[in-house]
Amino acid sequence: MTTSPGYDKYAFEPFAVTADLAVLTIRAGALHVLLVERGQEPYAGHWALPGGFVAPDESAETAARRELAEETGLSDVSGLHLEQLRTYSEPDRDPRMRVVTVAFAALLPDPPEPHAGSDAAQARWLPYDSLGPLAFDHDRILADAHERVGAKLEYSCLATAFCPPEFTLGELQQVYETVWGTELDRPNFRRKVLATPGFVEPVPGGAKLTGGRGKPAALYRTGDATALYPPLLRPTREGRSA
Amino acid sequence: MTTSPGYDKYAFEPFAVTADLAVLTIRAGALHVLLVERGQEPYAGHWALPGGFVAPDESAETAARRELAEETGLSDVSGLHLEQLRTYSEPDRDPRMRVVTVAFAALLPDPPEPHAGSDAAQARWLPYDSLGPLAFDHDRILADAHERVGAKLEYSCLATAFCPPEFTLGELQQVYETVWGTELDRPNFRRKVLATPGFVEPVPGGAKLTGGRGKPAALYRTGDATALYPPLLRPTREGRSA
DNA sequence: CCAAAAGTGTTGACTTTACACCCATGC
DNA sequence: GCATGGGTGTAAAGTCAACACTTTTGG
Repeated sequence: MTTSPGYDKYAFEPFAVTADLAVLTIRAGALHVLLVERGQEPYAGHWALPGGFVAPDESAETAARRELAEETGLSDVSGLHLEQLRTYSEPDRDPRMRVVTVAFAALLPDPPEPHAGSDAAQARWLPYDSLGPLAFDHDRILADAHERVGAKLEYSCLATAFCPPEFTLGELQQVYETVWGTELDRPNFRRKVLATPGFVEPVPGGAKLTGGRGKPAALYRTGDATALYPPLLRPTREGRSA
Repeated sequence: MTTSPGYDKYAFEPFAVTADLAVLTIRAGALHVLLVERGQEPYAGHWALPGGFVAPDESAETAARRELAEETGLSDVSGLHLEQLRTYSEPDRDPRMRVVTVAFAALLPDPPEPHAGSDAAQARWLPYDSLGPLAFDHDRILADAHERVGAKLEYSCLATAFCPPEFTLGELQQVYETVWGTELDRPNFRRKVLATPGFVEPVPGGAKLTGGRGKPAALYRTGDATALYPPLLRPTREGRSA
C-alpha cells in the first residue's frame, strides 16, 4: 500500500460500491435471466440487472445474497451458488456518480416464479437470447456471466446448481446443452458424468420419475466433488486438434 | 439497481477503493513476488502487496497499471499482462477503515531488478515459497493469484507473459514447471506447444541461443492465439481418470 | 570423448466419438 | 403398436505418456 505524492490516505474520494447479480436459470430449455425494469433516469424503462449498494457492515457477497433474496422472494438463499465474476470500475459507468460494481452470477434451479420485489420496480425472468440493450454496462456484465458459467461447466460440478435437489441425467444434460448452445451425445454424456467420482450420486430409494412419456429415469443428487477431472470439454469450437 | 427501504441512493456510506497487485516473475527457476515493507501500523514491518487508492478519474485497472509502473520502475508497463483476480470486501479487512480492494495479478519476464519505489517503503522480490505471513489478507490474495495463474496456464497462452520477447521452448517449459511445481516431459511439452496454432511462432532469423552449454535452442515469439485448445493439463493431481 | 541441453521418433495404453441397439412407459 | 426418452454396448479413430535415440554445443 503506497500513496502517490499529494495523496492522503484519509482524504480519499468517496466511492459508492454496489453488488449486481446475473441471476440465471433454465426454463423450458432456454437460459433465462432475472431483470428489473428501471423506473427512473438514467435508462428509465430499460431492463437492468438486480443489485444494490453494499451496506457499511456487509461484504459484497453478503450484499449480493441479500439482494438475491429480496429480488427472488426465496426464503432459503443460503445454499445457492454465488460466483464472483469481476469488478467494473470505469469512472463513467454511471452518469450520476462514481460507482464501483462487484458483479456476481447466481444459478437457480427451475423458475421460482418471479419474485416478490421489495420495491415498486417490476422484476421478470426474460430469455437470454432476444434481450434488448440493458441499462449501464449490464450487457457486458451479463455476457461475462454467461461466458464464465459456460467455462466453469467444463471443469467444475457447477451444472447441478441449475437442477432441483433430485434430478435425472437428462435434465443435467439439458443444462449443458442450454448453456453451451450445442447438442451432446447422450450415452457419452452419461458415461462421463458417472465416471467422475463425486459429481452425482444415485438416490438410493430406487426412485424414478417420468418426464412425460418414455422410460422413467433414475434420480441423482449432487455429490461431494467440486472439480471435474477429466474436464467435460465443449465440443470443438473451430478445429480442436492440430 | 434497487434500494432498500430507508436507503437513499445519494446518502451511501463512503468506501475507499484500492487496487492491489500480485506481481509475479520467475527468477532462477523459482516463483518470486514483488512485496513492499510496511513502515507504519497496522502491520508495520510486515511485507505487503503493492497497491494504492483508485483515483477519482481512474478505473481499478488503470490504477493498478499506474502502481505497477511506480513500484517496478519500468517505463513500458502498457504491454504487460494484468489479470483481474477478484475483489475483497469483508468489512474488517483493514482495521482503520472500510476498504474494498480489487486485486490483480501481473506477470513479468525475468527480474527487472527491483524497482525505484516512489516512496520510502522498500520493495523487494521475494521467493514465493518461504514467505512469512503478509499484512492484511494479502496471504489469501497471493494464494488466489498463484492458483489463478496456475489454472490459466492450462487453457490459455498466458505463460509467455513470463518470458522475454524472444525465448526458447526450454524457458517456456520452465515457466510451467515453476508455477505448477511439477516436471514435464520435454518431447511431449514441445509437441503440444507447437501443435497449438498461434501459441508461439519461430523467430525467422534462424536465431539461436545458448543457455550455457548444450545444443543451441531455436527462438520463438508469442503468437496471436490467446486460448489453448486442447488444454495443457497439469499432470494428475490425485487420480485423473475414473 | 564426455556431459548437457535441444530436438525427433515410436509404441502401447488409454480416451473419445459415433453409432447401433434394447428397455420401459404413455397414448 | 409406436413414439419417446432412458440406458447399454462396441469398435474405429484419436490422443497421450513414456522412453529410446540423434544432434550440437562447451570443456
